[in-house]
Amino acid sequence: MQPGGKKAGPITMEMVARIAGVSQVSVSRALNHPEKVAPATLARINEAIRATGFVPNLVAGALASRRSGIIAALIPSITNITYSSFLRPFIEAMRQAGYQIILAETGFDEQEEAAMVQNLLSRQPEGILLTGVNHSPDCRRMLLGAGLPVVEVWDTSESPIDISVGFSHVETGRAMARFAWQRGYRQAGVLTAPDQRALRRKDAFCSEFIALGGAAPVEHVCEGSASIKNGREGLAGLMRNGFTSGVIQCSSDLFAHGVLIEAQARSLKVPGDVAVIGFGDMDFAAHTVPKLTTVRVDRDVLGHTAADALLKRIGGHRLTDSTIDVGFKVIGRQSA
Amino acid sequence: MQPGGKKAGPITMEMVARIAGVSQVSVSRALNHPEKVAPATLARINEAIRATGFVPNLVAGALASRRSGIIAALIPSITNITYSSFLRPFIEAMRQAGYQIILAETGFDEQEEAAMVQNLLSRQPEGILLTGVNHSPDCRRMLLGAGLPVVEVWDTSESPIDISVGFSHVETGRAMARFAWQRGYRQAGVLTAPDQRALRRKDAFCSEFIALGGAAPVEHVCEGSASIKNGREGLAGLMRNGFTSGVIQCSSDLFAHGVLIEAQARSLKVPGDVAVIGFGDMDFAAHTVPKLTTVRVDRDVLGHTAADALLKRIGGHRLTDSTIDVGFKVIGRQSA
DNA sequence: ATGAAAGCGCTAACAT
DNA sequence: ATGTTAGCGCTTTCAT
Repeated sequence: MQPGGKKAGPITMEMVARIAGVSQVSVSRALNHPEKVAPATLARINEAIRATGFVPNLVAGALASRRSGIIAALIPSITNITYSSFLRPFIEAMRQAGYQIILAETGFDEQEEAAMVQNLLSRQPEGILLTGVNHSPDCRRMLLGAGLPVVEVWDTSESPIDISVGFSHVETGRAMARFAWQRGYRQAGVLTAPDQRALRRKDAFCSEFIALGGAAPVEHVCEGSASIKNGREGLAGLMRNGFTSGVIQCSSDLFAHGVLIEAQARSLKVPGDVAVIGFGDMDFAAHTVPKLTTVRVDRDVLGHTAADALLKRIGGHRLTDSTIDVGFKVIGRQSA
Repeated sequence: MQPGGKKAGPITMEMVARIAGVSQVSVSRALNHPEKVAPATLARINEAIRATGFVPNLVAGALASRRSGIIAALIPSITNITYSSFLRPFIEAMRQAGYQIILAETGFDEQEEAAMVQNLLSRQPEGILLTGVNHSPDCRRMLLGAGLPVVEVWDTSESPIDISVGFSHVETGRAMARFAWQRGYRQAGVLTAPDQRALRRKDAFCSEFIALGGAAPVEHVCEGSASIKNGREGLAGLMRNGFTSGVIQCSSDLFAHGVLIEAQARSLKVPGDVAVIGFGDMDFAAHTVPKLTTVRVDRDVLGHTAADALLKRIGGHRLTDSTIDVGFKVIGRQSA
């Protein structure tokens, strides 16, 4: 330790203040409410900040102000574009509003999710983003008890914890069935991942297709997540299960793409022998051969809407509706 | 306010302590060092915690202990599987070590990155993950000044800020050129995204291919990011630039997949008319028709290695090497 | 416009 | 094994 030197450690507002010849509070003001500081003083303070390379300690700031500036986001899978694509605009919108995001991956596991929520709550987040509307009772209770803004994304709910932003998976299933029916398909198969939302779309597709007079669709539920590989295996699986021709409703464009490739490998014509409807309108959907018929959900809008709703709630506003439906659209291209 | 009631607000350790009939510190101990608390006391405290639903305030804890339990991670793009796929194991490893992640997306912009680093530093992270080794001078200076553990991922560097974990992009380029040469290709094209690492792979491929005696490759640099769409357009672009046949080195498997599709649309045989080498060995690479020849980098290993290295540095260890090369492997399949 | 005083809820010594 | 005393670095009154 140097003679006469203060003890080591980070640069604090106190040090900056001493250099600028003001009190510590003035430095705080200069940073948070510059309009309340005389221009000359402000200039001296800013110069001292620059000279020292001072970086404010937001941990201390958060404790004192009781505002963490943190939003917690939980998504099932980071690598799954379905979720990362609405997370991106969400994070960006939050960043612009001055918030930072703590991210956690649940792996589609409600117990993990509940444990993570508890962990995240200890960071005093000002809001929470959850994926889907199915959460463990513990999780719901904790969140309700914490009384902070929560937005559930990617689904609509009759009884959201706080607010939900998404669309009706049941309606997409019905819409796909009607679309297939109108295009003349009377036989169908369904190829789906085992997650709750995909299964709801599948069930809705099947009942609507049958209600319209179609044959009961052949089903194949893949283990694991949506991928081209599983899509290829899925077509094989469907054919083993008795699917011979008709339209296949896939729970993801990735599955649909896999079906396209497997059909090509088997010299099956698409949509002549096998027709395909995907889900998601992912970036490649308009660029396969043939182009994919699919369901579009605007994930940019989803992320932004979720962020806006959360920010309003954080700001103390009540929302007119606790559920926001961003809708969806069946995009008819060439594969069905 | 109720008569006799304390003022409202969050449940604190103080309240839990009162209920359990102990002092506030004992509650802190019960949570952080349970072995230092008598079993009977511990039981009473835990019961009080359960009864109140107490969630510790880590913001206060972080301030007092000067350990935030936070790691900051900056990646170029959240939706790009190249980056999310090493982020996932990284986050998981960090979670198991008790850390939470604050995530920010730089959009491949060094200025944005520097600004975000400054913002993130105010959260007092115990470590930082950066993507790549190209950072603005400001950014380097801040990080060096902060003196905290930094791991740069996805590249190796001769002069890392702290530690780097990745592989040599130049070597992958050379390896692809040698591979192509050995398979008998004497004409080549390159299709690349405009990011720094992809360009280095491209340059290395070209110079090695020429050094071996091959013709100077036809080049096409895509605007925007790697995608099937851009891959299709890329093949068209290469042919406009004079590419007629040979092998195409792509900076991503997504480009390579796009080339496959475009070749199919143009009735070109792969690898007969056009051969393709991708990059990344993404999950679909072994399931296209034909299967993709590509370069594999184990992103799971990358994420875990980065986490381990960072944890060691946080623990105060010096590492034997400041740069860890996780290597790569050319995977010869059918497309080249 | 500026400063002094009082905490935010917790952990880290140092007692006992 | 448990409690007491001091802060951590900042924001928020409340004075001046």
